[in-house]
Amino acid sequence: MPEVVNGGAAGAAGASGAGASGASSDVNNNASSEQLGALSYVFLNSKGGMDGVDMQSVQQVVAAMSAGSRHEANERRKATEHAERTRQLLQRKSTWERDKVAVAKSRREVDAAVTRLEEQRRLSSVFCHVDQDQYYAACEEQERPELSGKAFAVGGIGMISTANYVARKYGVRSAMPGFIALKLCPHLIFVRPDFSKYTAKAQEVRGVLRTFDANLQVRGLDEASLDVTAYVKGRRDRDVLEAVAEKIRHDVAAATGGLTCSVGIAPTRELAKIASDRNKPNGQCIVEDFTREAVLSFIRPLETRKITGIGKVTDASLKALGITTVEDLYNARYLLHGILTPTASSFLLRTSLGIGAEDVSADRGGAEDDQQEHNRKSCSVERTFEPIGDRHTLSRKLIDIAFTLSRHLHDLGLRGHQLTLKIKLSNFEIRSRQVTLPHATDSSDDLIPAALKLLKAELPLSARLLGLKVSQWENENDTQVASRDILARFLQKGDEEDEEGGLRKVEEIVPSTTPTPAAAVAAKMAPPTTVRSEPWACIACTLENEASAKRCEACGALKGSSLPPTSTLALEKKRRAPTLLDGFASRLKKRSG
DNA sequence: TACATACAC
DNA sequence: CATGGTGTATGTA
Repeated sequence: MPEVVNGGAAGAAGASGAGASGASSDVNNNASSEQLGALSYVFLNSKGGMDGVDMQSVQQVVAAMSAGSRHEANERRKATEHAERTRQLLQRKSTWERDKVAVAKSRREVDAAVTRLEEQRRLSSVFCHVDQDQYYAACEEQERPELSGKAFAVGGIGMISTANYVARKYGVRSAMPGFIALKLCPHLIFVRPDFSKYTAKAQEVRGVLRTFDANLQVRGLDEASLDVTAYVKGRRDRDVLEAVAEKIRHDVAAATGGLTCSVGIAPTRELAKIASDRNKPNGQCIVEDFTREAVLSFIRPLETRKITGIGKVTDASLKALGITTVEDLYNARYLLHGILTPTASSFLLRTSLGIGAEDVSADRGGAEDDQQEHNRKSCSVERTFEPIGDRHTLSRKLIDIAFTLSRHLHDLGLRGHQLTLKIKLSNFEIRSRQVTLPHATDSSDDLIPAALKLLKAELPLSARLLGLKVSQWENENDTQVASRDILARFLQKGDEEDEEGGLRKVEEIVPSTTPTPAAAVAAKMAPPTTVRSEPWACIACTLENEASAKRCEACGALKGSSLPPTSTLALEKKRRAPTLLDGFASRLKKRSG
């Protein structure tokens, strides 16, 4: 999905002069517009389904619970940025409108594009979207019938994954923090998520769905998109399609002991998904006719937020341009072409015509499931915790994450060239820092020092989340730089190589114990045999330890070792030369290239 | 390549 | 007591 409007939140301009004014005590008054500015924006984060809910009062509870929090402050900060970008967007609009040449050009190009797209339009396929109802909650209720009829949510006090329909009546929703949900619904019951349960059930569902389309595309645990053209043998009569939808729902329920799903059928995957939402729960919707006119009358009145790929930010930007519905989107096509990137405007044009994305069927082929790992591009692990400023504690967290990530990579049989560190500061600001490693790896032996180095460069800070991601998989065709060669060349060059400037700067702030390349090699090749009676710094996690300590107090690594001893260490296979050649290897590369 | 943002689920 | 984790795509520099 393109980033449609390059930011921008029209309705979220309340951040400017708001401050922490205390208008919230008066129960009879709505929250001030300032208050709602940033917060209503948070709340629009749902695609709908709040039918019988008193949004106003829900919103007030959310506002009250959030007031003064760091999270809210961050939301306000983001809202300010959105407002600025919206301003720029409107500026571009007025510039474009006054440029008659540009307008004429836009007309020509868009008209041509529409003609081309209409030629591409295919109405002969039958797509079916299957969406499990309140999926996690439904799985739990199945095992705990006593939950039936009660308001409950899968998740915890921190975050709710799924609220059942009873809880939703109180305004409780997924992605809502549990403590706010509890305020909305004091008798709310929390159920701990059990993903293995949901995964197992999802497999059963997919087993059923494969009988309708062996090449189904899965989207998460609770959704799938099917091409049922072959199954219906090309027939598109209303009654045939209704019957197929019913059979799918029936078969899924039968195979899962009663889990319900909602089904949509349409000439494109995108429309089928939207249709599946229409008669939720346990319902179905067929976009009748499979004609261009029927498609258009189905989508025209839709609010733009219903479109997959248009989220709350984009939606707000579109609103700023006066665009609320898909019909508006079509009417604004020249403008959008004129002021947006080609990717974005073409996505919106296709959408407004009800023409799906080109089907890249070959891409993920028939086996998205765990059996045959599809073409994933990255693998990551991240953890949230109470804000931490202590660098040793942070290092330990990061090391844990690296081990977990290493294990995942190993299980997947993947090794990557790129390591990305993600940090969420205690004020919710997010940073990412990445390095390209000299060779693809899945080993914590490689990941840990590189990750610690990235972290160290950011200190001091206080974080509430750390994460690591590995990407850029090794390519069989790549000429693999033999690590032995790197090592040999490194040893030849010897000590003339120095630390990089950036690293040195950091060292002034935080005394680093990250092994230099030379130190790492030395550690591997000739572990120190003499025990010096001085305090020492752990190579693995940077903690300074007592002279008498044999192992690091923080991470347990042996003195002189960059490898913290963890049970998971047994999983690690050493297959390469020491990793800390990173900076060195890249410098070698630069020199030769 | 590096980083930030938006989005889906 | 107090706002998630995994993965993808896009834009910009």
